[in-house]
Amino acid sequence: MLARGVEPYPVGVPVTTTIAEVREQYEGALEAGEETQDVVGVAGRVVFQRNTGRLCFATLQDGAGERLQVMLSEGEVGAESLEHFKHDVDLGDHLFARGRVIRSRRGELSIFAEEWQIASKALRPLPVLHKDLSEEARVRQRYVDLIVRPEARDVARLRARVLRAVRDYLHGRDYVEVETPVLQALYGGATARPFTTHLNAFDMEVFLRIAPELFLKRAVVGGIERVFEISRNFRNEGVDSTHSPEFTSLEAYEAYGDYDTMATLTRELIQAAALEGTGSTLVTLADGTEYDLGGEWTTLSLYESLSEKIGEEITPETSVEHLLRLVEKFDDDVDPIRQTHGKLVEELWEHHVGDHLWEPTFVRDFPLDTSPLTRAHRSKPGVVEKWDLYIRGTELATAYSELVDPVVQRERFEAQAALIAAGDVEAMRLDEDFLTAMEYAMPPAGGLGLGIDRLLGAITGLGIRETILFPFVRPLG
RNA sequence: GGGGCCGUAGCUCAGCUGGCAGAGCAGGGGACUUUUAAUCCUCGGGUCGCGGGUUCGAUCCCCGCCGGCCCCA
Repeated sequence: MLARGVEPYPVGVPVTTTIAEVREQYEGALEAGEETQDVVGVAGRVVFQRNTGRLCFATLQDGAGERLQVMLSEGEVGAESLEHFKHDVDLGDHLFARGRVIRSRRGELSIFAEEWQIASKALRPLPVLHKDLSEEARVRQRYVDLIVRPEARDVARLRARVLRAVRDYLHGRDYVEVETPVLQALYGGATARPFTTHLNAFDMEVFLRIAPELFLKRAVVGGIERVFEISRNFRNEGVDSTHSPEFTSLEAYEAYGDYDTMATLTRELIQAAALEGTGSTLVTLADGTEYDLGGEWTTLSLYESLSEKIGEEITPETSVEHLLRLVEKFDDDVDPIRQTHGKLVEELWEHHVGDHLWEPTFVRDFPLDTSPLTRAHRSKPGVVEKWDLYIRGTELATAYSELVDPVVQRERFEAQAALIAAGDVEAMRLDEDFLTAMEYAMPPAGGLGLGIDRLLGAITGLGIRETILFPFVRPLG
């Protein structure tokens, strides 16, 4: 091609019409074998080629996966041009063709080319289009996955629709979207290990955020009373089908709301996102099981549902020793750091109840010691006003009646400091500036955290690595 | 952290009891003016993940490492 002076990567080609527009305009309009005199210029990636001698066929695909056939005949483009086409054009190339819109004798809508040009030459062959790419190849080379697998393109577009639905819903409730620091001098808002980096200008250690919570609450103190952020968070922990080292969350805070307010908001938000994303609240998983996100959702009490399941009364007074014996029935190596009342109760509950909740279910009223940012329950002793939302056996969202009392908040931080001293690397750090903000008085508020990647999974039935366009993979070599 | 399965051509995969490395698609050459994963003839294509060991001989058996997936904690 270069020897003939053909440019393999031209600056542009004279496209007049997209493939989708041609399909839309002529789809129902032409009989098999019927020709128009309408000349269009189209471009797309060559995904199939068929060559019958003096007539060649190429199927072009656009970015959304729409396809259109191009026909090149010796009579129309000339023998020399057709020879060059056969020699130069491979699967995977971007091709431009200008010609009349016709329908072939076999009924395929086509462009009958009078002129063609390579719009961009592919140097690597396309994978087989009729077999699934291996899971590893999909994730490592998502750009190839997107070319060959319609589902990959659909997920990327569905994610965009869901995010827009989330924003639309919150804007409809007068929420303000803000952006808070990713780079933080002190991390907080969740119990997790952070990524650490170094700020050269101040010669200090800084952290990537594990959650935006403490900054969003500062915003509420300042008067942004309905505030949300769609936040990329970083947690330096295990990687599996439900955990990614970086993930996207929605956090939302509503002054004068509580955890009940946030439950209604969460249900409506997820239902709106499902309808906008897939047109239905019914979800079918790969193995055929179904669940419905529509209607009202079940609510459980954490202690009551656990007690019922194991046939024994568990309360906030149940001793650590007794809980440990119950956990050791299925986990024979409990980390000493995890041997607190709250952590053991939560592990028991997840094992016996949470892992089996497929239909959307709110579980309410958690142990106090594992929820240092949540207010104590207004009437039940020993628990906090917090719920977790479970769908498909995993935690999708959590919400609190937020703790706004700066004196109690300081005590909670001090209890966390004791855990740090005992070696708990996930315990929360005391944040003096956050406490100072609270001392200026934060209005009573409900707060919500929701995993966007898991929301995509709950709506589509896919794993987290399918819902993230470019998940982190260990480099080769 | 423990267990299981997997890694062979650009892609998807075969490869028997250890004996010269295989197919389909993709790619090169040829035939064919209405194909739909076109068809037909033909050719090229390999660090069998990496490193050791056993053996006359290892893609195959053993050990270690790297990478992936699944299950368990």
